Amino acid sequence: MARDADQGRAGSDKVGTICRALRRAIIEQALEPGAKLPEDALGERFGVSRTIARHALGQLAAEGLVELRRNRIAVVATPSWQEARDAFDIRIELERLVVRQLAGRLSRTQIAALGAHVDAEEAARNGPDAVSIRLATEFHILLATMTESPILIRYVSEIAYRCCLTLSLFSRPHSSECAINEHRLLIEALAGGDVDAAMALMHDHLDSVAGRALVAQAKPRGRDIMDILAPYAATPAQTRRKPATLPSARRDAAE
Amino acid sequence: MARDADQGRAGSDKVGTICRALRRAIIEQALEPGAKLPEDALGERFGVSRTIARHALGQLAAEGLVELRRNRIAVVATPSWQEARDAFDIRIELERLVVRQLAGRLSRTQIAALGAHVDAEEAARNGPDAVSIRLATEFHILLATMTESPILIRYVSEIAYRCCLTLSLFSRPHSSECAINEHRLLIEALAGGDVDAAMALMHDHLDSVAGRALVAQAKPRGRDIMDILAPYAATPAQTRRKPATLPSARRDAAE
DNA sequence: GCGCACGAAAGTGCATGCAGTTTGCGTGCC
DNA sequence: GGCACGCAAACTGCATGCACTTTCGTGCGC
Repeated sequence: MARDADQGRAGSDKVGTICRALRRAIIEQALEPGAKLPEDALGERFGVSRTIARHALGQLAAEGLVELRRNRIAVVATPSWQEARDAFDIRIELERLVVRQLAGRLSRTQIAALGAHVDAEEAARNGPDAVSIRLATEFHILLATMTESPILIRYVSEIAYRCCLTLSLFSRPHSSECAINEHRLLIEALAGGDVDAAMALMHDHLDSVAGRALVAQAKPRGRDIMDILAPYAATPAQTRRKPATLPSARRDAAE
Repeated sequence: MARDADQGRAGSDKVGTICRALRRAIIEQALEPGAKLPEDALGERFGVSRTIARHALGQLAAEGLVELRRNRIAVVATPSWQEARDAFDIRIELERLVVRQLAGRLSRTQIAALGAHVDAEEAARNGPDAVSIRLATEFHILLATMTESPILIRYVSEIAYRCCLTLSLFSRPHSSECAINEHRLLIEALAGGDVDAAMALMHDHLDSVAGRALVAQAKPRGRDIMDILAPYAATPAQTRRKPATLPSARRDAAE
């Protein structure tokens, strides 16, 4: 599978292994946003030294799945609502590009592979949410992989994982049935070679996924305590954090 | 500005410093693609241990500026022509998004800042190519920064640096004057709030930059020997690398 | 009883050291 | 003279150890 450095990111294998494991744990919500990731614990768990665990955390931080603060324990990233929205916006553009490159150029084998994946999603529909979310995400990554463009693959994977993370944060029920159907329609359009239709389909699909998840900024569940308290803290002292509940206000201040 | 972890990527400062230094050295072509980056040398040069240098290399590898091969000296990345093309395609989409978010929403201060930057580009026009390339790249990053979306900023920066790297690989003369003018036009459209015009302008601008650079796959200067030799190696042994010069054939092997 | 300060425990930041791998050079053989 | 083998230098892969920072619990003063 190409050179391992591509997906695993770091050249080494041990680091790559840990990255993959953590990524998966994060997107399956085994590790919730905010969960602590001490270096020693990770090292011990994976049978490596802190050095390696540290390196892996660095990589994941670069991907935005982990937050690294100096002298503090690393934690699973807790994207803000606005970041989630931004991530989806970017994702839409990237995946439209994927679809544009793929429409009408998929081999029979590839189409079959996509179909099989959606079947797997279907099968997992009644299973735990985490798994079906992961499968849905992996469908998009599978699609990206078929472009064979390493850069595009990496970006789509990364942003998809991030979106996956925010999904686990904001959307609870996660209605997957429509998403699965949208996946099928998309495959059809891709196989048929209708570029415009496929791009539109992808756009709408992701938009509605985002929409279902990010409805009106839902309640910020386990979010940062400072954000949660922001509306209550009417004190002039100001919470010294992002204005939070003001979705678009931040785009202005000349900084 | 913002938390340092954003731009510097790694939480630490030392690592971030080295990353920034190397990034700059790379995009200014002080370090040409293929240049070796031994850990000890880096460590010694920056007054840190190999551990830190190694970490920095890991980050840069994640950004695609450095290639990390197991047990081998890290080298500055040497993107293939196809990768360059892919990078620009992605970049176009991302920057269109930037422009879409920015058009008509820039403060007077911001517009002035952009103008000042272009002035700087103008001033550097007769200087070394490396500097004007860097300034042109930084114009786009400055633009991205104004979206205040950390994710978008990161992605645009990354891809812009990568494109910058390929520019240094493929395009020698680098005619900057038209690019500068395009920057001015873009600012105008942004200030005027004409979203569509601005997006189109950005699209054309990047497309023509890519076009000027990647004309007909130029000669792959210092490229990977395996790729260069691929067309000559008609042996059935197959070079075990991507078929190279066949742009779209390379997509298939079920892996 | 409450708040504050001090100290231990936990954790990160980083350098160094050792083992394994690759590279390059010199020697011997053809 | 050229080629192959082998050894030594160079470099990476990784763990461990020490110093510093943060955190949290405890006891003292009020």
